[in-house]
Amino acid sequence: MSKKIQVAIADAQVLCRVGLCDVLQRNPDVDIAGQAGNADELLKIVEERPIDVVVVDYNQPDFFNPEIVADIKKSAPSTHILVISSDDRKERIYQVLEDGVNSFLTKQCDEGEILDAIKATARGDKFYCHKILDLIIERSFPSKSEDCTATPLTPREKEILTLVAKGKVAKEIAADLHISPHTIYTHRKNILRKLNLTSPTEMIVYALEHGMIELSDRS
Amino acid sequence: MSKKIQVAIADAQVLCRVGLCDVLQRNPDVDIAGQAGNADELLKIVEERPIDVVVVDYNQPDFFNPEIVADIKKSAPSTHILVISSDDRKERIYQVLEDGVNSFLTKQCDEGEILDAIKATARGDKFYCHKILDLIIERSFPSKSEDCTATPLTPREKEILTLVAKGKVAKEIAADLHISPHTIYTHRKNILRKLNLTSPTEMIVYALEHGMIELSDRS
DNA sequence: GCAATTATTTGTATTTAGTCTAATTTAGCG
DNA sequence: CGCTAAATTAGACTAAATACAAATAATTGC
Repeated sequence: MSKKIQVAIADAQVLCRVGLCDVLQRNPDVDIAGQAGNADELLKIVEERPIDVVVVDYNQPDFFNPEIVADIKKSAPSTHILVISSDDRKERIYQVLEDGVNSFLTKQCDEGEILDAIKATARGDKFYCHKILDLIIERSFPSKSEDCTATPLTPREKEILTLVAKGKVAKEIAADLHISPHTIYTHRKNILRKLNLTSPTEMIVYALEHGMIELSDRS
Repeated sequence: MSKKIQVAIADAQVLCRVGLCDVLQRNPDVDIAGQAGNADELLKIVEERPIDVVVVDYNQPDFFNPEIVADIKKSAPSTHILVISSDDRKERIYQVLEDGVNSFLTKQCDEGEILDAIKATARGDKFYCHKILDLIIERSFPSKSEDCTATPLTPREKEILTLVAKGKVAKEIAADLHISPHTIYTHRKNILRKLNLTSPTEMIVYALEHGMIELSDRS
């Protein structure tokens, strides 16, 4: 008798939890060991009992955020993580992939992909849906793809852009990074040139659209 | 023998459709008459057979958008509409409510509310979850509520704020409005003071959150 | 290892943007 | 009519940003 795959479902929306439950149980080897509507509930579950796979949407402010991946790995290092999220911010997706999630699906995926993904993830394999694979390939072979969606910015420039977009002025950024304000000016000028922007405001919009910063709170 | 409530589920995400299916079928009077993953599929369903209630998330670009409400009413005027969406833009929510949806839930709602809502909607009644009711009340009695969500800005200040948030600098705005740049500075300063903001960045965030401007495109 | 390129950093002189203070004009209201 | 809020503006001053020029530091490709 092989032990069933112990799965924890973590999603702030009850509808998605119900949907996941329904879909996952079409695999008779899967045992839904727990459901969580927020990060605290999830961490309690993975600390209390052995979980093979956590299915989680990390992109639900106030309930789950990207740090949940590291938290799970800390609380239960042997647990595999399957993300099912509709995050559309490339940078954040890359970050989460680097943080070590095993598999990544979007919420546009169908039952078949979800069932395949849960099997692969339970085995410790990786599983990515097409949209995510496209992103990974785009990042790995930036020159191959014809579009220029990959930011041509250097790491330092991205760092500066993020801070500028957060509303900090050059002097503050300079103080933060312990460099001269002039350096900030130069970087900012280069960023504007590279991105074909004209005003700092457009930088904010750019940063927002690329997930480099976030709107703080939305009522 | 009373006829069952004929329900069509319209959501681009298969997970949500499955979840809705599961939840709705806990009411034995409900008959899932069809499921649609995009607007065309949905319209085909409501044109082909009599649907009592359409459960739809209008906020899924490329699949469903707010115009779906009017389209449904045109194709099947007697169909009641229950929105389950996680739209967070007040102005759009107000618009959809005006377009004549019967009921409005968010995706944060639980099974109980969904089941109550489907019953009420099938009867032709209205059903709004707390978040939406709060919005309606806030709009109906703007002065009554103690919070200051209603912008204390003068019309001119709103105008300036919009232009600033669009990325125009003071001089451009001044040229547009045929007034002195100093006027813009003064207005901007007053806006920041009234809204308790410190940087132009926060003005953009504020404008975005209040639907005064929109991000152009997101890939 | 060296040349070439790119990334990162800085300074000086100059220009522009923005703040502070204060004041004027306009329009609505009891 | 006097009162108040809104809208407008100027002058003096300060901070921010740019143009320009260039020095290091790190990477890449022979």
